[in-house]
Amino acid sequence: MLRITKQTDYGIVLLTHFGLADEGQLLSAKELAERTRIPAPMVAKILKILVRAGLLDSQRGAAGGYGLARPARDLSLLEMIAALEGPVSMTECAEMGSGCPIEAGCRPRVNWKLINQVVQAALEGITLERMITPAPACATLDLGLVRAGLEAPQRT
Amino acid sequence: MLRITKQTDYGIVLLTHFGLADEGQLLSAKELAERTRIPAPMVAKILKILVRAGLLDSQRGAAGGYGLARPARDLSLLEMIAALEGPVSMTECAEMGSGCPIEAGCRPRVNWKLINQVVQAALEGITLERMITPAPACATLDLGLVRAGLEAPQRT
DNA sequence: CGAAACCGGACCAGAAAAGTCCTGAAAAGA
DNA sequence: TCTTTTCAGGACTTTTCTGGTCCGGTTTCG
Repeated sequence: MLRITKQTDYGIVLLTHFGLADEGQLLSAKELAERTRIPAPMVAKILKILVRAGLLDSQRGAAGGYGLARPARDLSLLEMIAALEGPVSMTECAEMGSGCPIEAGCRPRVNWKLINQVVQAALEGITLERMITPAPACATLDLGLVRAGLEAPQRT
Repeated sequence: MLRITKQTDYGIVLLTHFGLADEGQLLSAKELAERTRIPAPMVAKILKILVRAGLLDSQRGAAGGYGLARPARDLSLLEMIAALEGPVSMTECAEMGSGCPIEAGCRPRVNWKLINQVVQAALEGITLERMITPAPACATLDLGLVRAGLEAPQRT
């Protein structure tokens, strides 16, 4: 659990196809639906969302289509997810200041903010460009470091 | 978005109350509902889940109630979430080997596994004990380290 | 003009989440 | 022993979200 929605998943797959296409080349919704085998109306819907969020540019008309609004190296996974399903935050109270009816006996709040930051940092650190590289070279990561960053008891 | 469910959120709040109580003290569902202001039937439901998952022990009868099955320092957030909403994985394909109809044009797979590991490491690194400490001292963390762990291009 | 695309929504069915309720079984105490 | 308290286990309802479809309108190219 803690899953991204299918729509978001689709959206990211679509974006990777833009990343793989030649710079500036336009891809149409229909074309993408065929390539990815995602249902066409769904593809159309998602592309519209991505345009509104500013991740894609669109061109209408007979030879129209969609293209990345920014180079793949400047597009983070965090932005993609935020565009497709709203700002990333694991709990309500980590996002909004308050309004939580539980607040009385709620201590975890502070830590949730922290966890959010970790998740966001992780997502922000992965770019579309990286998502499309063959990746065996990138397939390692040092979890020890992640953990260390989290445990840092107190900055001196 | 990317939220934990309300049920999970409640569950964690409940667990923190056990962490704060004296070691070995039993808390009843009713009592917890009053303290946390979470609807009583909900509390009952969640506590049952936590017992089945082995995070809590229960004692029936007049002076019965619930208590932590393990000390707070041995209980990670990852376990709590997993108990309450199933194993943590952000995408389907990151969990199951395959079955994904998109597989044809799907490159991100590898990176998803990676991201999952980061999230899991983050959640695993936070214990119940830590969730209940007043926390100003723990409120900092070095995001640089997290990012570094993620970017580690290649282990030498 | 007409075909090919995008635009903006409305819409629906099915699934999941949130929350309730009821019956039964154990343990403690009078 | 009988009553009370409290957990156990489900069934159930209601609400919300998600995945997916469809349509009328507009822009652009040929």
